[in-house]
Amino acid sequence: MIDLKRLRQDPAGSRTSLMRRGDPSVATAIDSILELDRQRREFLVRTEAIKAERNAASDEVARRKRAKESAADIMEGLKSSGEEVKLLDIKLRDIEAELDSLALTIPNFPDERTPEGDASANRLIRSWGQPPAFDFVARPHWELGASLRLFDLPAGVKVAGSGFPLFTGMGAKLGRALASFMLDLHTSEHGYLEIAPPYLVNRATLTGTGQLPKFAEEVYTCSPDDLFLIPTAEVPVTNIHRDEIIEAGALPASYVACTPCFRREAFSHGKDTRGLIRVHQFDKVELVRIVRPEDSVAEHERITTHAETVLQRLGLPYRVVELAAGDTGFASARTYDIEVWAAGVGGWLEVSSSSTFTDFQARRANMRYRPSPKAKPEFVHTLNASGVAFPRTIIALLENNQAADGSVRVPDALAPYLGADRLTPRA
RNA sequence: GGACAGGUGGCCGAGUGGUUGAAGGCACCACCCUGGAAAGGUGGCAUACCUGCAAGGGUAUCGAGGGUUCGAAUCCCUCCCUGUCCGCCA
Repeated sequence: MIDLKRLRQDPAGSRTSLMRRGDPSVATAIDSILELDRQRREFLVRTEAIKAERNAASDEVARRKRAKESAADIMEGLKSSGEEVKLLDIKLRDIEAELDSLALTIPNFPDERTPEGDASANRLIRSWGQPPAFDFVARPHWELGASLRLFDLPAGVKVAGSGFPLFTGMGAKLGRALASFMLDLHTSEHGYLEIAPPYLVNRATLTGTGQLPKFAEEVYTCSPDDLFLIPTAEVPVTNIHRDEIIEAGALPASYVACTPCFRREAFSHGKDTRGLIRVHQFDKVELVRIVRPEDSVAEHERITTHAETVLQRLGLPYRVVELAAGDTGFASARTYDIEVWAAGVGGWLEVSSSSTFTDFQARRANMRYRPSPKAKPEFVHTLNASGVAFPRTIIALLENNQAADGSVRVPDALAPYLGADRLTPRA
């Protein structure tokens, strides 16, 4: 949720900032919000004045009753003001409901440093490692995976539908190995607390992180229960502290969780449909940090390096890209995408998105902390980064480490977890 | 799913329809006491919104939403959650 006070105090600046996202509909939404906010205050002042009179008169009734005097005249007069208050309260509640539902659709203010423009203006920050060179034609992962019997995509289609991969044998074990490797790295070396959250969450939780109400088409619903399959562990983990005043000593809080992620990909049909590149269900290790506002810039760099470490340990070449304002997600103020090189498909694949949400999610989820024992509570800042997503990591592992004979070398960091240093096609 | 018992501030916990935003305690903060600390003493200590240059003033909030009433933490209804027991179940 954006800060309505900021919007009210600096409408022009707020508008300019939000317009950098390239969505012109935001401008009219802002105008409506400002008007509703004005109406809200107008009705609030009127209603509260009447309530103050009523409360004073009620106190007088109480005083007289204690003194054993009659209060019938006052009570008679108060009957009608009760009705008036009720009507004004309803009017006020309607205005506030409209205001809130509109405010929930406004994206976060992009950070001033984000590049101007759409995805074509994304900025390369740094890269690590060298894409491998082969003296044979690199095969794509779907061929390698089939010949190595790591997954059976037609079986996944049969039991669920397209985009629901089914892993077999060493392919299934590879998922377990990646989970253990990444969780061990983040818990023992980066200091994260491991969380195993629910995979189904309620409406308030999904609103807190920003998926609802605007992106309802992107999440799977569980009718008739008002529950939703998580699109990322960010959702349940960030909401751990919803409606809390967090102990200042507990900050920064850092959590890591490995969960399946469910995404309808409603607007991406036809894109990257081959193999494991874009699927409806996948596993991902997610890092979440809840920090003091003044720390969030440095924390963003830190969480990004935590994600990068995963790829470095696995020996996978990658690059870090800062997203332009027009490509930055709804709740995010600033995002780095980490893209891994995949030799078979010959491209860079996003395996991690590392974002700072400033106080946007904290406002929605009402997560605050007390800077000092006597100070007023303030909103925390939230950040998250994938650390990292499995399918595209698997793609890179297979495609970059393949040999001419169709076997695949397993990186040293992963071999102990997998119990093998090479995957070999069975005869 | 059924039957009871509950949901009150950061935490615990009291609360007869009317100075109860809410006793008391813990925690926390300031001061006193001390060489320093502990113990003890005194005082302070909810949140949001509106209004005001400010001091301040106002409104709302006792799980959520309705209702009764001049007035609800307190009475009634619905829902949610927690505990205990029963049933079912991996």
